[in-house]
Amino acid sequence: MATSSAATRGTSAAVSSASTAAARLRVIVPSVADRVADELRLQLAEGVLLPGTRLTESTIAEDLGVSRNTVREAFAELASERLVVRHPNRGVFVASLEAGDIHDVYTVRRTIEVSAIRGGGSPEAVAAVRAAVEEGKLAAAANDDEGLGTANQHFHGAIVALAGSRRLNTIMSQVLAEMRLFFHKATMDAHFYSGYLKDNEEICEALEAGELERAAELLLAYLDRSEEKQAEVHGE
Amino acid sequence: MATSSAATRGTSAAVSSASTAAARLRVIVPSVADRVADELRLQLAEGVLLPGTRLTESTIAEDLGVSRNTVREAFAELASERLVVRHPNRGVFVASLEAGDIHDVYTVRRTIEVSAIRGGGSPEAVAAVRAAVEEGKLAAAANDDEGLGTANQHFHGAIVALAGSRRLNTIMSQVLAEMRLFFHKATMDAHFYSGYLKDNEEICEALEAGELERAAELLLAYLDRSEEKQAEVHGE
DNA sequence: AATCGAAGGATTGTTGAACAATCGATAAAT
DNA sequence: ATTTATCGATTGTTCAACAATCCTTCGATT
Repeated sequence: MATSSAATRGTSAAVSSASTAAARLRVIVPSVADRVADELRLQLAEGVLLPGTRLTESTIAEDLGVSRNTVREAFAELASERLVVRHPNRGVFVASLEAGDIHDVYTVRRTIEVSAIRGGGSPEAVAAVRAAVEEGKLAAAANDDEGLGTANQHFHGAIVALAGSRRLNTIMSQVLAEMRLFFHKATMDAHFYSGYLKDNEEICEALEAGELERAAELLLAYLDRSEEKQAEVHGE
Repeated sequence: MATSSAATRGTSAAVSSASTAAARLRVIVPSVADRVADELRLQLAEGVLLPGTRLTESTIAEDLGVSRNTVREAFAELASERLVVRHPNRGVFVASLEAGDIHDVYTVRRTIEVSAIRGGGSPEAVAAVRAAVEEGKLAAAANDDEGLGTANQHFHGAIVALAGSRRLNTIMSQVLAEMRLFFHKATMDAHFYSGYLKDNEEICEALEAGELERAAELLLAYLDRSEEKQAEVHGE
């Protein structure tokens, strides 16, 4: 519906450069609430805001120079992504994942990623997986730990993308965002990712060779090991 | 609505022994925004609000006797569930699923449900699946089409619950909520569900017998057929 | 001294009103 | 008929206020 109107306008106004330009120039200006959410998301990912931290509406509103109501909308967005938890009448807090949550997150990942890789996917999608692997190699060569981490996330994002489902993609991004919440505890350990690199390479090769079942098994083993490590670091 | 304060006051004064009782009696009073979202969700599921319908903030605020800001928060909640779509500066509209969306939704369902049933699940979880099947039989015996539909949704919810993952459960509820958006077009056709009943029974039996792979195959075939039918009804 | 209960302060939840920005449609002009 | 200008309606955002609720501190009671 919405996209059809834009399309029809584009075709009907083939001569008039104005309307097509307007349609093309249509810069998506994120709402203020969205930008607040983005900023908070960033601070959450960077570890500036640690799990359990309380987020006071008035403070954030003042800091970012926006209204309390707008902050409120941003909170709603973040809460829907589980990055933040609302305690009624008490405020919102940075979500802190407990042992059960870690297992739960990995359950979701196993379900989606393994299923996606079993499906194979288009050549371009496979190429994206390969690209993520190479990205990781480059980061490793440059001793860029941060880059290694994001490359790893790109890798798993690309695997989910094999399924070609918009919804699965957004679900995966949200899960990855959740994971970033407790990753920086382990991210200091450089060996954490170094081992993954070889795994990714192997999985990618199996995928490229069309050995989907083997790729799936490798991925599954990888996820199990990863969960174990996380539980260790986070463990009590 | 306005008497909610009296209710909370009554509970707080009811008991003298404080903390444990308070923790247990803690009646979850949904915020006004939540109740607005609930009401809209209901109307969406019932087909009162059809896909594409525009939801004007002021109108809804007036109708439900709440503030515009509160309606706005409810919209944010519904938008995060994809039940509603925001068009910047234009308003929110009831989401209308197009052909691609239907396929996408079924992709998510195949991924999650098949994976869940392959895992088997605890005896109680399996019992819940059986319960949903029986619920469907009862509804069929009573010629209760509405009941048949909800029983079917319980069935698939129970299947996902086999995985024992909170996150997968909520993902599934959201997907089911999305499907309800375009289901009432097909819901008139009583034969739509009648065929499913036997399928559910068969899948459940395989699950109870521990023949997980067969159960998974049956479920997969079921979902494929279901998607096909939906595409047909909705199709072009 | 320890427990319990009653103010006090702070923050959230919700409302209402205001205003600029933007969109859609209608009317005017070329 | 196409373009332009105008107008009305609606959204996006802010501000200010208030009740409800929570946490803490401080007394009071036993």
